[in-house]
Amino acid sequence: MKQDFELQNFLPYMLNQAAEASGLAFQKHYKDRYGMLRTEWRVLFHLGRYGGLTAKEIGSRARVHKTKISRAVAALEAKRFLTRTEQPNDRRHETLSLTPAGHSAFEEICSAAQRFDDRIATRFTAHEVAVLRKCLAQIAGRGSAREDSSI
Amino acid sequence: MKQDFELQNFLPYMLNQAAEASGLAFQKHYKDRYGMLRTEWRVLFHLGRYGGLTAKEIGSRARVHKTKISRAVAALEAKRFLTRTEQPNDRRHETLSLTPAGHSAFEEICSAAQRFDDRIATRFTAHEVAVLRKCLAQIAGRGSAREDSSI
DNA sequence: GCATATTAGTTACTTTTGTAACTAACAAGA
DNA sequence: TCTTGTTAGTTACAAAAGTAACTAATATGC
Repeated sequence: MKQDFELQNFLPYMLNQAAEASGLAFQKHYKDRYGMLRTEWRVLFHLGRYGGLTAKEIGSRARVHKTKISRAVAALEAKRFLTRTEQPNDRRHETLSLTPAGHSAFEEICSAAQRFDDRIATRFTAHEVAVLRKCLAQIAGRGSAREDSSI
Repeated sequence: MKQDFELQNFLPYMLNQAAEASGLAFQKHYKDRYGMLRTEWRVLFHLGRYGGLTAKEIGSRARVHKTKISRAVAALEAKRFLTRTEQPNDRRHETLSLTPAGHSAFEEICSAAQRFDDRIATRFTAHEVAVLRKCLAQIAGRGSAREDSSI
């Protein structure tokens, strides 16, 4: 009898619940405000933060599959948040970069994210937050050097 | 300029990455082995752990929307993991209970989950795990008494 | 140079999930 | 009893994500 096991204390379950709760709370900043999906916001972030990148580069940095990137890029383009420029030396690559509108959305969502993060952190001690981040990074596979091109 | 903000350190993002990594690693125990989806495993868990329940009760305990429950129950029934028995006094309710096959799957997945959880915990100190669990429970909304019937 | 392989990205198809409308059963007041 | 309302659960439709096959461009070996 496995009468002792509790889903409520199962780490993957707890992680999922916490991720869902915080993700749901944060999405108002990109979804309600700009009609973006999560992947779109992530692509926007990478372009805003690191400048012109190709879809491939974003995918490997953000660990997102190329089809999701492709769809997010198309959606962001339709919203006039980014433009594509074909590379003349290799016409398979397209460098993506944010329009002014895209950049201002990036700025605003980043500010909101920063505040959001700070607000979570205030619920805990600095030490607790440090432990939390450390554990999350470990579990996420960073720290144990796992770099697959996850789908 | 929001050049200081890093997605990698944004808690909702980290939570999501950690949840995805651990969830993906664990799903072999219910998906590969039994062809279940996550919601099915959760429904199976609640029935195995708490005995006969109605779909409604599972939904509120597990915080899962009734349509997801309905689909999971149908799938588990098709796999002969549970049976329905109509309540004679109120024919809207159906008490669900696991078949022997369902119960043995429950037992096995619970064991695997217990081992899985233990193995994550060994990567950290007991104190770190305690902090992690506390933070996750807090962020998930338990502890601040938020009980919405999330969709 | 030309067949073959590789790479970037898109499109098509399938599965899963979200949302809303629906059915059936019961409750309760006029 | 006969509306009206509520509850449990299902079904239908739409949005999103996963998977695989595809196109177009370039690289490579012969």
